[in-house]
Amino acid sequence: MKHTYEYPRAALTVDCVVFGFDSGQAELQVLLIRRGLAPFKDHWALPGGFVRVEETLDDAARRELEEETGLKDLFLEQLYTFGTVHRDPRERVVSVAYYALTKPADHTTAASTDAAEARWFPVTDIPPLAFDHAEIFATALARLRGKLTYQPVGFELLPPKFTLTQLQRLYESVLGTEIDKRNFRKKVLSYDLLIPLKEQHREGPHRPAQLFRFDPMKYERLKKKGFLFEI
Amino acid sequence: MKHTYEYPRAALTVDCVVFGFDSGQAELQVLLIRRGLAPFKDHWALPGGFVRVEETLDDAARRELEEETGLKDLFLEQLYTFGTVHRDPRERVVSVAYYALTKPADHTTAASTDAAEARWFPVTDIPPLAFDHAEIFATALARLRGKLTYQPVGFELLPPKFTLTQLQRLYESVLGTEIDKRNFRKKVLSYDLLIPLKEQHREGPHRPAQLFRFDPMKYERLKKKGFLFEI
DNA sequence: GAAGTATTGTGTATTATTCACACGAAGTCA
DNA sequence: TGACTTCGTGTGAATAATACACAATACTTC
Repeated sequence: MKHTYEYPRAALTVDCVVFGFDSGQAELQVLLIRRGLAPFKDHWALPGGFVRVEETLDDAARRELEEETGLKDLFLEQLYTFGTVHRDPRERVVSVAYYALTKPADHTTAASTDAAEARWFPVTDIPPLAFDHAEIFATALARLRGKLTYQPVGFELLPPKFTLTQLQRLYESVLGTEIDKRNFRKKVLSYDLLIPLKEQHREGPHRPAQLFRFDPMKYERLKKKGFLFEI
Repeated sequence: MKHTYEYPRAALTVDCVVFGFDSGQAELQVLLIRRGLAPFKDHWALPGGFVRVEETLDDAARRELEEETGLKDLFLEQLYTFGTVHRDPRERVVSVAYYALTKPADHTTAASTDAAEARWFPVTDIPPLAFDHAEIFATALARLRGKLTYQPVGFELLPPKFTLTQLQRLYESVLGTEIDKRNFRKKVLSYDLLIPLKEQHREGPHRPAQLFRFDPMKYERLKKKGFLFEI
């Protein structure tokens, strides 16, 4: 079936920058897929695709993400809309970019589910990307860095139960800085948003670490009172 | 001429939230136009219109702004893209929203140039808006508030020469708070981005005020060194 | 079971930053 | 010359940020 309009229209797509954090490697990762079709066939690219006319932008982003990578129910936020005229060599394509955060536990499902190859890359070492995806990726990383310091989004990148050291490694990895252990712990605990669990995390020949979980309800309550999370 | 596509496509528009600051009234204003056509005929709305297929999103925003309000060469930044399915009653329309800042000197030109009625409203008292423009406006105001505290964008809202009191009034108006005069002056001057002029601003039966101008070059240099402007 | 090893968990002193606060100076007008 | 209005300035107290070192706990090995 054909669809006809009075004036030419741009095609509308969504692209997603999916960040994952590997507590083992202590390095921030980004999920890329290998393109199966021209243009940029066999190049690495951000997962994404066309927006359907009867779905919202957010819905389109979630749908494409699940179709191409198998990931769902992750933290997703609109990033920026890229609309230079020739960013796609075929025709005018405007892309609404999103960034997403996912927990390590979900990582495994990602690569396996879809036919198209999907792989995690450390953000410090990504291959050349199709279209203007390198620019989108850079924008997303900058946004994540900014956001991490004044919103408690980091927990989206960790498993539900985590140690303070894991949380610190996450911050260090994303921000690219070293943080003093005592000052970091003092600060995050002062917000009273982390609930110590009865469990401990034990691995290796050393003292086990206290496990915590994040309390999102409490954060919502505080947020309404103008509370600001800053690290 | 008709244009035909395999799948239905959303129409793409830009909408602009234009902020202006009136040093006289010391209140933040927003520029609205009265719609001449259905839907929402005679309602107030944000200036905006359809994106042409051969222009970037930024270009479209600037073009529409000049066409509908006569304003040009102003600070313009992408805000967010609004893409719920039925935000326009006619068909699927996705709108890339921008916000713009303009100096009082440019205000007068605005209302006059175009045929469609354009008017400034204080942000605290705006009429009902067409489409989802109230939501767009709210998003823009929130963004401006956030931005003002960590980027020197406020100067875009003031004339080239301004007094520290005018600057303070601007911050107070946008942020909706009162600020201590001495602490405010100490802080903004500490960044060394304001150049005192030889001129003074005199009006009324009282001591005249020192005029300053903002040094954007210096800011650019500092920014590269990771400098952060915070108020 | 004692010694070695690796990581967790904790407190204090020093230094910056933020905040609260009041009055003389410089102009106009009557 | 006195009344009025806004401009312009400094200090002390409170709070937040920073730098920094060692004992506690588990596992492994001999």
